[in-house]
Amino acid sequence: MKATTRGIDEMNAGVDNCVEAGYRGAFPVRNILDRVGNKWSVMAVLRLGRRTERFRALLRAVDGISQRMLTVTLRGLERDGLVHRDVFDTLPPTVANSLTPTGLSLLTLITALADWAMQHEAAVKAARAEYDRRNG
Amino acid sequence: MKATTRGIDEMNAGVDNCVEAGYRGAFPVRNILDRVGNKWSVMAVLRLGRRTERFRALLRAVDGISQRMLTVTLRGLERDGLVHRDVFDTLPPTVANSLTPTGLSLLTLITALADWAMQHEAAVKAARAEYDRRNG
DNA sequence: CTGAATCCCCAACGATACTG
DNA sequence: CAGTATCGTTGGGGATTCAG
Repeated sequence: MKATTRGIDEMNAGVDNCVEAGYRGAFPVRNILDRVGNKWSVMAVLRLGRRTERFRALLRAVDGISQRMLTVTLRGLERDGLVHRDVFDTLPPTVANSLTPTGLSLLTLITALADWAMQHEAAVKAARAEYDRRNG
Repeated sequence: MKATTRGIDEMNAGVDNCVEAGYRGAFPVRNILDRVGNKWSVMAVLRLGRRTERFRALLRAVDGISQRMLTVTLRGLERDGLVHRDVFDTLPPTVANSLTPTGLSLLTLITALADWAMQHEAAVKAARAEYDRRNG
């Protein structure tokens, strides 16, 4: 097997990491979560959940992402079957990125997570401040 | 401020990273997701969702985690107000770790995510294999 | 039992420059 | 416009050791 992205391939290696908390072989859990944990994956999926978008448009939409990271992120999502790339052989090239059905189903959860984050932002911030005050 | 874990403190620094995809100031989103993306946070929350547990028990339950990482993980979760530590001044020391109400509300989403992961494990694996076959 | 401190590695990420 | 190549940084995480 060729090392597409070293770290990701590694993910397929370790079949340990279970918590047997009802999630025996939690390996797939961590596996997916690693993708969610990526700095940009969630942002990209969130954006593609609104509309199919071209590379350049995504680059502008996802504030702060570099060209390289957008490429890498999309590749990863595509590899996992979450994003579909439609390449039109025009000049200049056109690529339409959209969520697959699987990607759409994940979007629901990611959206819920994002909503949770916004709803609890204040609470978390307060907790952190409090914690930092108490300790050093 | 004391550097608990350098990276985590940094999370508080960058107030950029928004996608304006309906999530303006997606900073809190990434902020939370960084925690979810941690290798062990989810496993710990999942486990604590089942029962209050002591450090040593958690260490055994979350397969593969090191002592250091469990400490760091719990500190992070505690700082964010997701986990509550109850210290009993016994000998030897006893510490009860449990989810706070906030932690419990997150547990719901995390559980959903874990379920999603298990349900789509096959599909994702297949997608990866297919992708790797097509490309090199 | 709980946990802090040290050392070290490497995968993720970023900046930049180049190509079809 | 979309994508690749290269290189440097860095912080998450593991192993180990020491301490209360």
